[in-house]
Amino acid sequence: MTLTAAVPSGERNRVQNRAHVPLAVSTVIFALRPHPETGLSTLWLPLVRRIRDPFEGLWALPGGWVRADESLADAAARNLLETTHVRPAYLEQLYAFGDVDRSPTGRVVSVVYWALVRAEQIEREPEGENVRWVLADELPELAFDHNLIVEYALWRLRTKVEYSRIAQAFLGETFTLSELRHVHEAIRGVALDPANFRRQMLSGDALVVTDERVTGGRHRPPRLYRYDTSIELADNGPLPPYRPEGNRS
Amino acid sequence: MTLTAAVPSGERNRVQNRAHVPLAVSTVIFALRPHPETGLSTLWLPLVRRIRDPFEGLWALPGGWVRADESLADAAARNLLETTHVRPAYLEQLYAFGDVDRSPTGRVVSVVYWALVRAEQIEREPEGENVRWVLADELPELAFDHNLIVEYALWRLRTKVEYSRIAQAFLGETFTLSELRHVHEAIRGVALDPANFRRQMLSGDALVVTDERVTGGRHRPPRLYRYDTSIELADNGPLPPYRPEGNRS
DNA sequence: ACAAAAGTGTTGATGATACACCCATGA
DNA sequence: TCATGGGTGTATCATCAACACTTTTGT
Repeated sequence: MTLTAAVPSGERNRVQNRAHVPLAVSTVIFALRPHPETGLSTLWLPLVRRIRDPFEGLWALPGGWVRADESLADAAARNLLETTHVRPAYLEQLYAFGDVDRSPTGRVVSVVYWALVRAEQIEREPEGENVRWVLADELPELAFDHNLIVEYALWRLRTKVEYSRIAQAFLGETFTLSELRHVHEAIRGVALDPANFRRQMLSGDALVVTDERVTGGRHRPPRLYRYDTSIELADNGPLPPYRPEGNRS
Repeated sequence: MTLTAAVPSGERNRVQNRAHVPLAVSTVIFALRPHPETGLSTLWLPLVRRIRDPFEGLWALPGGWVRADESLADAAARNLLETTHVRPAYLEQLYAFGDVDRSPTGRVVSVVYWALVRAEQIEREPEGENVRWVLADELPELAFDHNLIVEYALWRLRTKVEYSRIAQAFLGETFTLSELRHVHEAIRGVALDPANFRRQMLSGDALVVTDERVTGGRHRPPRLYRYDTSIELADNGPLPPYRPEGNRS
């Protein structure tokens, strides 16, 4: 019996001239925008039209091949930038999809990332012909196994928003507790008690009160809060968090 | 600007003759065995000695290249079988490690799985010269980034044992609540109150009481329990669970 | 004054923890 | 009868959901 250790040497591979499984990266990109009917903040994501077989004409997740000189996360950030022209406020690996028959034209393994971006940063950019933003809960039929992938990404987002601080990624530098609550409500799809939500957020140490208030509403002016940037948005255990272009010591 | 949809066609790839990043699978395999000093149940994992560069002579996680005709999970289960001669009681994807410089001899992306196996099934097999079981918390220096990978796997295991039923994977068909508690204690490294542990387990609907009891101990004979097999060990959201050789709808 | 949202206080349900105590067996 | 773990009962405490109520603004 032969045992091969985890990362076999490049030499051996070349000697055996073994063909490798093609490796792609795709990204599920979430943003909050008003629902076309209700006007309420809702989850949207960008799709890309396929311009060749398989699934020509169908919509699919943005993605592409992994280049030899970029990490997986960098590849995801790159095709996110190419699709939306913004950098992600949050980026996390979702899953590696590797079933043999997930593409009809030959084996492909896709490492999928999911990202949160701020809507204001993209709203001004006109959508290209081949990019379309759609409601995350009302997807058309997508190419490959991308419907399942989006479902899983949505599940992770909704699960994770309850025990991490990723909701921050949808907001700017400072924000009111109402704005933060609306983000949670949009993602989870339920109304939350303002009083209890306030206490939950303030009981942790992630929020920092500022002196500023927002005036102009016809009601008591709310305080502005800021996130403690020394605390990560999510706990990845021993894995270093993704930093757009910094070092990850 | 060019946009490429998530899984590019095989055709295009062949036309451009683009070299793909080598793709490997590694597996962190956990089993419970007595600690050599204290005798208490402890986490162990098997390592494989590297027999060629890079890192020749160092220990590493079991792994190998992904074959064209097997899914990622099947590849993990295969090299797990080759290393330990058993099938996993639990198998889950951990993470895809894809930093450019993680191997000194050329780019390799590793999709890593983690698995739980039952110690009784392997104890009789003699260890090969190139396989060695070590305490999960006292690892030697490993090849590549494998120390980080094991740390992350341990973190996931310890986090997940608290909100899922994966502890079952270490036990047989039936078991006493003591045995189940000892599994939790071994993984989490803390003593648990037997009375409260009992209630926690029985409050869910995952445990099924049997009529049988275990006699022979010099104390009141404990009841045997069984897991409700219609409930998955862990909630993967919309993703289908891994089944050793069954179909996943 | 009134509407609307900000913000505070209070109560009751629920769940976890600590620990006292009884039970059933082997030696 | 004693030691050992199995198993039950219960008081205490922290957490959370529900909701009444006060505060501060714009109109």
